[in-house]
Amino acid sequence: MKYPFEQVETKWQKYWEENKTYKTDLTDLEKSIYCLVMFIYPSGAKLHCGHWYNYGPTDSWARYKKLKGFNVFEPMGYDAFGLPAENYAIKTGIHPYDSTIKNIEDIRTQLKRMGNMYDWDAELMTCDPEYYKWNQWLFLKLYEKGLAYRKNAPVNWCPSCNTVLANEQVLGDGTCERCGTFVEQKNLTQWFFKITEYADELLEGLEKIDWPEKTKLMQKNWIGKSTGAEVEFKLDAHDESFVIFTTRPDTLFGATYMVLSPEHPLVNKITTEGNKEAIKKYQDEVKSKSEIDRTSTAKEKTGVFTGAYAVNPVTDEKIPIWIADYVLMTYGTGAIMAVPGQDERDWEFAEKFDLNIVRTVEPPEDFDGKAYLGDGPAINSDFLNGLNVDDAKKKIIEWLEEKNIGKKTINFRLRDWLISRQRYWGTPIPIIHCEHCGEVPVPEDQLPVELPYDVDFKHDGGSPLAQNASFVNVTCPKCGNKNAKRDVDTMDTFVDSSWYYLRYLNPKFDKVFDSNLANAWTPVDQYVGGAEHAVMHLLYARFFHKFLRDIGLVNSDEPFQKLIHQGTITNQGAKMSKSKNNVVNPDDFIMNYGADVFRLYLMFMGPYELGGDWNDKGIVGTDRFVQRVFTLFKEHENITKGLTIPDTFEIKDLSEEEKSVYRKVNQTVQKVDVEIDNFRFNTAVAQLMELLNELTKNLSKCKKELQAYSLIRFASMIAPLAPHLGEESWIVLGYDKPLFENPVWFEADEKALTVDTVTIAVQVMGKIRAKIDMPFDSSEEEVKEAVYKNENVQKHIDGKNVIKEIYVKNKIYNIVAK
RNA sequence: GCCGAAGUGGUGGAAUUGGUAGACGCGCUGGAUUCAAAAUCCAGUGUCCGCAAGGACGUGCCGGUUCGAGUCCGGCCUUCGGUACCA
Repeated sequence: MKYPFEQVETKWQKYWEENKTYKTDLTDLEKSIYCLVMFIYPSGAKLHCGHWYNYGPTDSWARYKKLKGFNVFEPMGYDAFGLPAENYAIKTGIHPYDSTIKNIEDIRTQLKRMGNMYDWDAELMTCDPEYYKWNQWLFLKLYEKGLAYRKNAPVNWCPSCNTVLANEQVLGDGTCERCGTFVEQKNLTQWFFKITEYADELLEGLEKIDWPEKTKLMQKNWIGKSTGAEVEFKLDAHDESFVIFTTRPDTLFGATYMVLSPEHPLVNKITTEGNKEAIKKYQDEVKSKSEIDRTSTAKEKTGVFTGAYAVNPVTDEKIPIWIADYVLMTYGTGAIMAVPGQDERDWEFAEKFDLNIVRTVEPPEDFDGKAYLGDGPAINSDFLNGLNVDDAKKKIIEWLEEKNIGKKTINFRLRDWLISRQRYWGTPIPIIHCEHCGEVPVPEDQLPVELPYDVDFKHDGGSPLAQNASFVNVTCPKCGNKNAKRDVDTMDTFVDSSWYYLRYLNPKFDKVFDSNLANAWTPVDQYVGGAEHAVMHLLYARFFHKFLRDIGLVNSDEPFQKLIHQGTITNQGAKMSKSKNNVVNPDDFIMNYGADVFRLYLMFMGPYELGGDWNDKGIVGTDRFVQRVFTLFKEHENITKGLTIPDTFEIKDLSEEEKSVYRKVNQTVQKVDVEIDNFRFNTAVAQLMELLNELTKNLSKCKKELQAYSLIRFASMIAPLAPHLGEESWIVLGYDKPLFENPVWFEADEKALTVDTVTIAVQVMGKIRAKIDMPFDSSEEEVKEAVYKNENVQKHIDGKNVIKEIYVKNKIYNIVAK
């Protein structure tokens, strides 16, 4: 009989939904596990293989925990705001709200067809006023604490998306993450969240969480903490000074010139008459250069002399001040002291423009390079001479602090999070601008500031909300001024995803989230999502969690205790995308093979964290497997009815075939447990296939009790991986109640794992010359006797002297002979 | 350039602490069943030599440590991610 997957899967999906099988009792905390998958972005496209690969195996892990008796919470929701819906609206005229709601409905249907154990009562979508109301509330809290502020800043502006992008959203080649257009710089007044306030803690916290090392390293580099000093340099001709940041204050004696960023405010002030023209020209060039040109490390250094000089505070020498685009206004103080002797970029620059080079750290004798970055004794440095780099740093900082011209400083690469977006489809910023009162927060009882439906989102730059007069014009809540205006920008959607895991716990709650539940259920035990979120989402969420802790809403430091990234499924080596026209549609496979087979195949393909290239050739293998499993169960229909199944068997009472079955069942029980727990689904499936092969061969030769014993274990183990098949098998075996309503998971019988005989490999000089079967745990003498009886072994040691023999119990006997 | 991960049969991939390389699946070959085919079942399948017993070679390349290396060490090559002058 062919496995009627369609009928079976529909039946169980209906049953689970009607009986709310997966509704989690959040008050039951005894063995609670929060298993979270990154929520779905409901763009126009349907669920693709990548979604399945993310959600299917994660659900299998959650189901495994459930069968082990844990109270598992696994929610799913919709990250519903964002640019693609709005761009789609501009193209088609379909309102983002309408298309998003429609997409969510389609996606929900598809998600349900997967048969995951989501708690649908916890479902949320971020474009719901009941959700984004709390984005606004959190914004106000951040504002209250001085962590949300507005400043005029050069921002990354995507001319195609008509919006500001966070640094994280600008790709390495200077293009927009979403549309690939080259990003420009533009000055705008923007809202920022002060994530830098938490820079140190975000760095230190990485040590406490169980995340992939690679991801932690990426965050570490992104935060980019560097310790150094700020040093004040006086100008030679003016009564002015400026401050630079350096990580190498010990090299101060080697500072032979200075470089200011072309945008540095001092540049125009200090440039001497004869150099003004050249400086102006260079500044213009830099401004018009695209980000990609400016930041290319490959290109030659450029720069212009200002004509002005600074005074090196330790040598009292006059040193020239240049401007160059390799010094960035956005990092440190926008000015550096150049030490060509110990810095490669400075060396290159000095060589090109014929500037003075002084080594202040003695390179090793065999060093033939240019700038020397390593450790060594200080030279040409007066009172620092002879000290190593660390000691010299300490001493010079003391000296600078004493003279009051410098101090120890820590700098971060991390910058504040720019959250303003000049777009429609997002959370309105809850601020009112009043000509008398300035920025006025919208009072809490007036939240949410609802996003109006009636808006011309086909704007040509600027915020679409600015076009809607009834939205914009309000009375100032503070002074009653009738000419106050709402802020017309919306928030970055990463705000939405920074705290959604807390809202899931009670999505209808009348406060931002239920703190009691949050403290009971977070940190999330297991978070699963794409590695592309390594710095943005995962850093912002950590920042939010720490802020929420500081205002007393959660009592933990980190949102996600354990993190796993699923690998990427490619097609012919390329990422699946509409533009490449290589998207594999799961629906065809679901129709032909069912959800279980498709999920099993994705898990069986290879290691979960590596992903892989899609190839549909192998899916017939998992289909055959499922067919054979079902046939096996059907052959033993109702076997458990009226039968007493023992927990263990006495091995001595079993026939050879029974022993073989008993051992394989228990080996599998042990292995599958460990493998699923560690997201190694491919080997778990392989192990179950091995068990099936064993059962096909020998189960009919076993007594009925052992048959039932084996089959109930098989059903329980296959259930997390192929849930519909698992439930069906359980019922076929004669049980009345579904497995996932009455979780069952088995422990291995340790005694069954032992073997009577082992095959020992016999090596002569490390090469295998024979394999002999020996009783388990045989002594060296016993094995030796058997080894020397072997003809082939004798042949290979004939005429040689045995120098040494090595015996590894139950594994190897190696003879070294010359 | 720098940082990270990975390179194993025709193919996707398995291999505790160094200890029988290639589990499991796909594909392929042969057989059973069938009027025939599909489906299913059984057997075989790293390469080369050999009728066989057996032997030689095999985990990207070169070298090393070891009785023994896919696994450890040194030096390369390739692919894929991340990053982009951070002073």
